[in-house]
Amino acid sequence: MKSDHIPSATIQRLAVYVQVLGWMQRDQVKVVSSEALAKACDVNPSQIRKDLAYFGEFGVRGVGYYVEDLITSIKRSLGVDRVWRTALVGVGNLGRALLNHKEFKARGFHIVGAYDCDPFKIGEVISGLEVMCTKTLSDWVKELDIEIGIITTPPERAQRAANHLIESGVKGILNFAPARITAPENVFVEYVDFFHQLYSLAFSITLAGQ
Amino acid sequence: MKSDHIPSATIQRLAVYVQVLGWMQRDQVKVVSSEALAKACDVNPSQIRKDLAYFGEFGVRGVGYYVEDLITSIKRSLGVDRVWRTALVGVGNLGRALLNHKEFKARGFHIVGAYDCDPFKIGEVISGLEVMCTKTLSDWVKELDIEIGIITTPPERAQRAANHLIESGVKGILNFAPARITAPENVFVEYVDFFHQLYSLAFSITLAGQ
DNA sequence: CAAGGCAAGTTACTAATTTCACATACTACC
DNA sequence: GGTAGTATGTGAAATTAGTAACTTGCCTTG
Repeated sequence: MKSDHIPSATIQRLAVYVQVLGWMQRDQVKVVSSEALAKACDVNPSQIRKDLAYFGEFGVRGVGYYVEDLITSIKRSLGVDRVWRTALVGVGNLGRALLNHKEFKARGFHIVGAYDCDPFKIGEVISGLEVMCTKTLSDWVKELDIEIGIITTPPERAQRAANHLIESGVKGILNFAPARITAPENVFVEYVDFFHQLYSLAFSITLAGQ
Repeated sequence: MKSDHIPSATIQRLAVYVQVLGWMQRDQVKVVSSEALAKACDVNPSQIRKDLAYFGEFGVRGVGYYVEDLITSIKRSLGVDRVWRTALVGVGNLGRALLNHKEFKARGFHIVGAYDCDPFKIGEVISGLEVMCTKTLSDWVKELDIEIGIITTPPERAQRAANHLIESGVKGILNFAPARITAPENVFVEYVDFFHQLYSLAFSITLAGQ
């Protein structure tokens, strides 16, 4: 198939597939059918086949998918078969937790810069990384070849952090701050706010209770 | 309109509307049109009107929506116009960060119980809350009238934590652990994993670079 | 007090996503 | 080496979501 436009829902699901396939690999599973994977991911089997078809033919008819190969193929398709260099802005509670989060390195996202505008935090070393002044960000982003910025500032400073990152030529931003960010359309912004999911839960529960 | 089945995409958007309306309220904006709100939320104006129409008529024709009233109406529609009592299982880095997160209380989600199975952590007080043994969870959940469980354990202990919560009659689970959870269908599970969004970013950037 | 402007609510349409069903191709076994 | 079984890949059908166009009703102004 190898289509040009791929729905973002597909991308989200592919991320799930990779995760679930990873657990299967750890459990020594060598081959998996779309049906088995579908059950594990709680989606429709055709959905999986179609999602994969956007990128190529990864399975063997009559057999299924080789787990290891499929992981490799999906990761390559998503562009996560390499290291992404990131910088984090805003060393508060959340920022610290993320800096200490081992999973980042494990999944290929290396945090190579930590920034804050609070003079008391500058110079502090967290998880082997020295906190730098946000004003010097653009110098470092270029030098360190950073492509993704992570914003963990308070909401009122999110846009300023974003501006610094955009100015420095970052291509994507993951924003944890509860604030909308304006960015040129060649800079991709993703919002993380688990309260939206809590709202979903609250709604589902409320609805079910009637 | 007042339809019965509401798409989950609508719920997600309503959560965004509430957030953006909150900022407008702070900026002393009294009335907003679907067009203005749409611009701020980066969606289509008809989309907003349609999303709201699922729940009732909240606007005034020829005028727009009264910001304060609309916030109230959406919150009531979503079921977040009240306090939700939650319990957190897994007092690691992330668990601690969430326990210290003031926004929970601000948004009406009160964390009234913290649990861990590590004896060294039991008894510790975080943000005014004493960490309890996970095994005693079911007694407390019933006593404290907890409806939502938050899982921040390592992945291998996520299902066990979920089982404890389900057994205690929790109606919804917000799972931060990178693990799929099986639950009866009357218990709603939402997954939080910002790596999926990082994958999306990586994909978008990769695609744009070609 | 009437008429016009304006924005919500609604209906009709278009586009997209998901599901289904079948043909294809591979493996294994006889 | 052929045949049966099985699970993929795919095109078409069904469903769902999103957009645009229209109607309704409120507010303001002359």
